[in-house]
Formats: sequence, structure tokens, C-alpha cells
Amino acid sequence: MTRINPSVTGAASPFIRKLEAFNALSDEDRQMLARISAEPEAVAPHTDLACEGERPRGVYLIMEGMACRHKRLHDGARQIMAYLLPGDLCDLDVALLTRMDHNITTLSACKVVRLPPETVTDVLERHPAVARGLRMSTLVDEATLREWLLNIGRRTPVQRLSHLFCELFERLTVVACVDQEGFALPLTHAELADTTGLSSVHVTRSLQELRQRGLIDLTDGALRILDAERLRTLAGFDVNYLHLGASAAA
Amino acid sequence: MTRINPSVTGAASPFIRKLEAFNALSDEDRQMLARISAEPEAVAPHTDLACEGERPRGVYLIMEGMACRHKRLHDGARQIMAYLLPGDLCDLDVALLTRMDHNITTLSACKVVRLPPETVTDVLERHPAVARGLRMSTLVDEATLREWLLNIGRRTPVQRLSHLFCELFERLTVVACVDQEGFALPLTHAELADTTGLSSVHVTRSLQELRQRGLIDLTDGALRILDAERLRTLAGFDVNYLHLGASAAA
DNA sequence: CGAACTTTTGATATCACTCAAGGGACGTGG
DNA sequence: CCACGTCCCTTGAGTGATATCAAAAGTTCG
Repeated sequence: MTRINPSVTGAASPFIRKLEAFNALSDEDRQMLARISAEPEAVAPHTDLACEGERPRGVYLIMEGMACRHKRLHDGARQIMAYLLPGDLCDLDVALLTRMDHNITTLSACKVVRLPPETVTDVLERHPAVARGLRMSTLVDEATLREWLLNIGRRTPVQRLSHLFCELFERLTVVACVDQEGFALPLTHAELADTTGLSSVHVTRSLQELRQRGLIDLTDGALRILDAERLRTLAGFDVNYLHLGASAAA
Repeated sequence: MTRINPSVTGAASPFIRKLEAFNALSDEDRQMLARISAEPEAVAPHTDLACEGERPRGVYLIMEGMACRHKRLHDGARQIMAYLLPGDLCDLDVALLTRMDHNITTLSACKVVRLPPETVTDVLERHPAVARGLRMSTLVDEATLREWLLNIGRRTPVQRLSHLFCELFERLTVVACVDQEGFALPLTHAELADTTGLSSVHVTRSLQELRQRGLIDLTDGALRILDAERLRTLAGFDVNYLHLGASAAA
């Protein structure tokens, strides 16, 4: 489940992998990125990294585990609005805002780096290739949010879950967090429900349907996709919105 | 709050008004903005400005009317993912991408400026106050998308419409498109349905309920909010996510 | 071993969709 | 000026999907 990290700066960190999916980096870029993400902090599951109403405390870089953005209604209902996976940087320009408008919370145990705003500014100014990757990454975050809106607004429950799984598979593959066993999915049905706009009971039933159709195997917090092609068709999944390897370099 | 701009260029354009809601601008900034948006092009209703799959053709600035981002499923179902209102700039960094992942289409007759990517780069480099406003504006677009996800995922149909109306009221107020008559809402029930994840029949019924409760008056394409306080309470509307006048200047 | 949490299953209720038909507004062409 | 078509809104009826409620079984952890 938890990936073994073979060497200090040897295997590329998820952050570097992700940026390289968008844009070629120089050795110097990679070294700089390895340096700023060298000492991640361990964070327990279900810990808030940032809370609605607070002033943002910096920019978070997820190195391991899974976190989410979410927001609550007064009656306690919750909506998860993004998953933050290894290699994801949250809120590049967040320092411009005075108060968070949503929460960021770990879902599983995580390793996280908090970058001070000055570091971010510095990277943006001095490392154009990295800056470009970070900007693209932000565009993809927005495209993902739009796809989630389509998912919840116009797809059936089974399709919503299927689509989510297709997306996670693609995103986790980029950062080398998928193997023959599939990938870690440390989420309860209630969390999947808060992601897809369903009730947790209905998530249970929809997952059963996906299992019965032979599309997925979800056991012990690991998801294996058994028939990717059929799952994609069912979900109406088109990978384009993730813009992988789609740098617009002339 | 809204500054009356008596200057030579006449009433401030919505674009300038919007940026000034985030950040003070110099006279020179304003002149530059007035210059680049001086000759908007008239676009008929229901015209595509950009289509999924195409290479982006530049950055659009809405000067008048209403447009939207949307995406379709294979079965024809549609989800509208954002409204573009006067003063809105779409896709600041879009030149980084090779293909659009959604469509941009006018809803009403519009006046639009298409800015070439070079102009945008130039503005970002030479006008820091404007650049800052544009970056904040992008953050707010993302926050709005998150709020829409919460809206569709966890609110009732009546709340979804109420929340949408509260949001439009705030955003249109910033750009001085609201008066005692309320504001123009040139949308069919089908379009409201595609926005809120409902069927058009159910939009009709939900609007009836809002009318019967004395909260809104929607006639002839104009929406007047009759009891803003009760509408906000019903919707669970918290304006914070729009980050108006919330520049983080130290 | 017990407590808390999660998943599963069944039963029921309700909300929102679909289908269908009628009426109004608008525009066009005879 | 009227006839007609089209589009949109409205309303009614019926159905189906998904929520809710409730309880049992499984899991994890101290």
C-alpha cells in the first residue's frame, strides 16, 4: 500500500514526476525541487491543514497519502471538492487571499511539505520551466473541478464512482502510485458519498454493482480496476481534461 | 464602495470595475485597460467562442451580456460549469494548453474582446497591480466552481436556484449591472436546469416556489430579488467565497 | 473483550424525473 | 392582418431512483 521510497533523491519524487508529465525539467530544476521538498512532515489522518475563515498559512505540497478540499453546510452535510494526491501542490497563488473559503484535510496519513510564500515566489521567478508546469497544473485542477461538476450534475451514481476511479487511476499512474495490485483508496463509503453527492448507503449499493459487473475489486483499502476499457466506457471517461503530456510548446 | 469614475473614458468598463473590487489601480493601469478593451465585437446569442478539442484561440473578455462554460455527455446531457459576466476574463493562462477541454458559448447577445496571448503576457509583466487582480480573479473563479459543486452536490433544488441568484446578484453588482429593476437573467429554464443539475420541469416548479414565498420576481428575463435576507438564509449563501474587496495587501 | 466505526442489507418514503398535453409569446410568410 | 410554426413555460399524472431509517454483521483498535 504505502510505497517504498528507494533512495533519498534517487527515484523522482511525486512532485517532480507530476511536473515532468507537463513539461521537461532541467537537472537544476529537479535538484531545486528535491531540495525544497526534502523534509516532509508526517500528518495524521483526518487532520486539518487549513480551515475555512483562516488566513492561509502557506502552500502545501503532498508527498504521500491523500488529502481533500471540502466544505460543509450548516446542517453538517459535506461536499468534497478535490482530492490532493502525491505530487499535488495546493493553492499556488493563495497568498493573495486573506481567508480560506474551504477546508483542506488529510484523508489518510500523509507526508506534507509546507512551503512559505517567498519560496513559491522565488521558484516562479527563477525557474520558468517549473513555473510553467505549476501554472499548467493549476489549469488542470480547474478542469478537474469542472469535470467533477459534470460528474455530479449529469451522471448516474454508478457512473460517478466509475469516473472518479478512472481519474484517480490516471493521476496516480503519473506519480507512480499504481502497481499490479491497483492503488490505495483509503476512503470510507461516507467519504465517497461526500465526493459524489450521494448517500453512503447508495455508495455501497453502487460499488456492489461495479463489483458484480466485474469492473473493479475494492478490498482492504486497495482498488484494482479489472476492466479499464469497460469502466471508461461506462463512466464516459475522456482523459483529455487532465492534459497529460500536452504541453503547448510550439 | 463602487467608485464613480468621472474620467475621460466615460463610465468605467466592467473589466476595470471588477479588477478594482480586488485591488486599487493607477490611472495608467486604467488607461491601458480601457485601451485594450476599446473595440469589443458583437456576438449573437448561442454562438460558440471556443469548442472542446480545439486549440485555444486567445483569451476572451466579456464586456456585455452573458456567456457560459459547458460540457456535454454523449447522450446530449449538458452541464454548465460557469457563467461569464461583464468584466470576466476567461482563461488567463489558457495559452499553455493545446486543446480546450470544454466549450465557451454565449447565452445572450454579447460584446466581447479577444485578447491575443502576447497582450496578456505583456499586461502580466508590465502592470503588477493588474496582474495581481487577474490572479485573484482566477482564484475566485476556482472558488466559485467549488461553491457550485457544493450547490449541486448537497443543496436542494430550491436552494440551488436561490444560491445561484444570490451569487449573480453579488457579481453583477460589482460591475454595476444591477439597478432597482434587479438584473437581466436571459436564461431559459432548460439553461438553469443545466446549471443546477435539475430537469427543466423541476426548475419551473422550484421557481414557482420561490415566487410564492415572495422571494423573487422573475419576469421578462429580469430577476428582482424581493427579500435578499431571506433568500440568502434559505440558500445558505455566504459571500466570502467571492473574496470581494479582500485584497491581502499587508 | 468491548467500544466505536464501517459495511451491508432490508423496508419504506419521497423527491425529482419522464412523459404528455395545453397555452402563451414571438416571428415569419402568405 | 391572420395563419402557422417554433420555442418556451406550465401543469398534471405516473414512475422510478435515491434518500432515509433501522438493524445486523463485520472490522479495528485499545
